[in-house]
Amino acid sequence: MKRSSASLPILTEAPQRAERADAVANRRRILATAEKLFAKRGVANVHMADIAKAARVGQGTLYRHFANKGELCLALLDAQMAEFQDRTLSTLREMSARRERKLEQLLWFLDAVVRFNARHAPLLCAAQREVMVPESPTGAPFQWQRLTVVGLLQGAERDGEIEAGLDLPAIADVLLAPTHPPVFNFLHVASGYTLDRISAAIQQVVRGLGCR
Amino acid sequence: MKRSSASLPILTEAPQRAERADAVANRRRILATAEKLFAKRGVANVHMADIAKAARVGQGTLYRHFANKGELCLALLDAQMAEFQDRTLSTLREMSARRERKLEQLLWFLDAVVRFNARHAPLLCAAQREVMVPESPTGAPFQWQRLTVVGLLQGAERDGEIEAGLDLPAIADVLLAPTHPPVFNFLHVASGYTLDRISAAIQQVVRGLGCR
DNA sequence: TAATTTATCGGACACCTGTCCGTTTGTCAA
DNA sequence: TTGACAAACGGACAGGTGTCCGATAAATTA
Repeated sequence: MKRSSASLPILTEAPQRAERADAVANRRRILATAEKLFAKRGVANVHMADIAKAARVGQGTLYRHFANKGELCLALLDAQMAEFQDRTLSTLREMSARRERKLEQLLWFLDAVVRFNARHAPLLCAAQREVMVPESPTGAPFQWQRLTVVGLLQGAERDGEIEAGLDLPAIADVLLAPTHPPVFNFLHVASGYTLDRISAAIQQVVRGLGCR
Repeated sequence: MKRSSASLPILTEAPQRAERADAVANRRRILATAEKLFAKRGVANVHMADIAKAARVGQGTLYRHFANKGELCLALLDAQMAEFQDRTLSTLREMSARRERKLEQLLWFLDAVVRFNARHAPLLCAAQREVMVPESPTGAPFQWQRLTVVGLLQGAERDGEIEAGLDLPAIADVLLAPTHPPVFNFLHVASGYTLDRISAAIQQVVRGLGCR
């Protein structure tokens, strides 16, 4: 069963017909219904059959639109994630224009990521498998975050803020590791860390990278 | 349904009878059967009903011994984990006796953790939920690793190897974050990092903490 | 407007995890 | 050895995720 998708047409195939109106409407209604049920009962307590029933669609229809609950949760996060991306990249551009140090930008950015993840923890938790598959059909939703961290580290290297020759892509992944949904929730919920404490610890580690 | 458990008797309860011989034998057979099936087909492809059937026990019996597949996988790792713990703590004691710097010990330790996790990735993956619940009845299997990292960081602080006043417990969790099963597998399998590269990146971050 | 094509539908079904409770059996005491 | 107790058993069953495919209906063409 193929997923509905926003992928570009492949050049060797005939042009694809626009999505049917009923499918568009069903998808919208599914998302709206899920959002309402999640708000009312919590993401983990709402099952896919509940959503299908409440949205008045069949299970096959629900799964045709969303491969699994995680994908549905990511779809629910689409707007917030796009807005978060725009806002943070815009802020980083302003910080650059003000000639703020790259490491300061990085510190700000990682703090913003921690707070975004905390605000959306239930959905991110439900979506954790999808989040962690970079080659998934929906693309890795957080790949831009990694690219941003790599870019800032490269800038910091260029500006002499950190030592040259480090493996910056891998370091970026190490720094982002605590923000991954399962680990983040382990730290925040199970281990009882406050957001500030998680963020501060990551910042202490980042500051350690700086040349002194 | 209560789990069989090696927990100490609670003082307010009557002394508990030893586990029945048939239960002991069943538990052993379940573990041996699971290990064989996992080796043959891969952890993810073997289901609990498969194990029960092959071990010639009922599903109720299987779940009486192990709350879920994760707990069964952790039980399979018991011997290796105990041995890994003994060996690494012993090596760290030797390094201390040789007056090796605490950060060097930490680097060695984190590398050992990465390699242990890689070697046991399928079981750890299946057990990820159990691994990440510090208050679980089986105790957090990797709590000793965290305590070790905290201890080494405190030693490094005391010896002036790292700056004073950092939040060492939280930093320990940040440093260990990339070794958590889901993140580790994301880096190793999905992102294609080699073990050496993951380990080296963590080490670069740790070195950054050092005073220069 | 009717016929054709095919995207999309939905609900019966498969599969896996995990539960429940009547039955069996290991262990101990008499 | 027998009886009592309760630990342990197992398989029918429940519940949730996800699949499958014949039926329906949106969209296009004649």
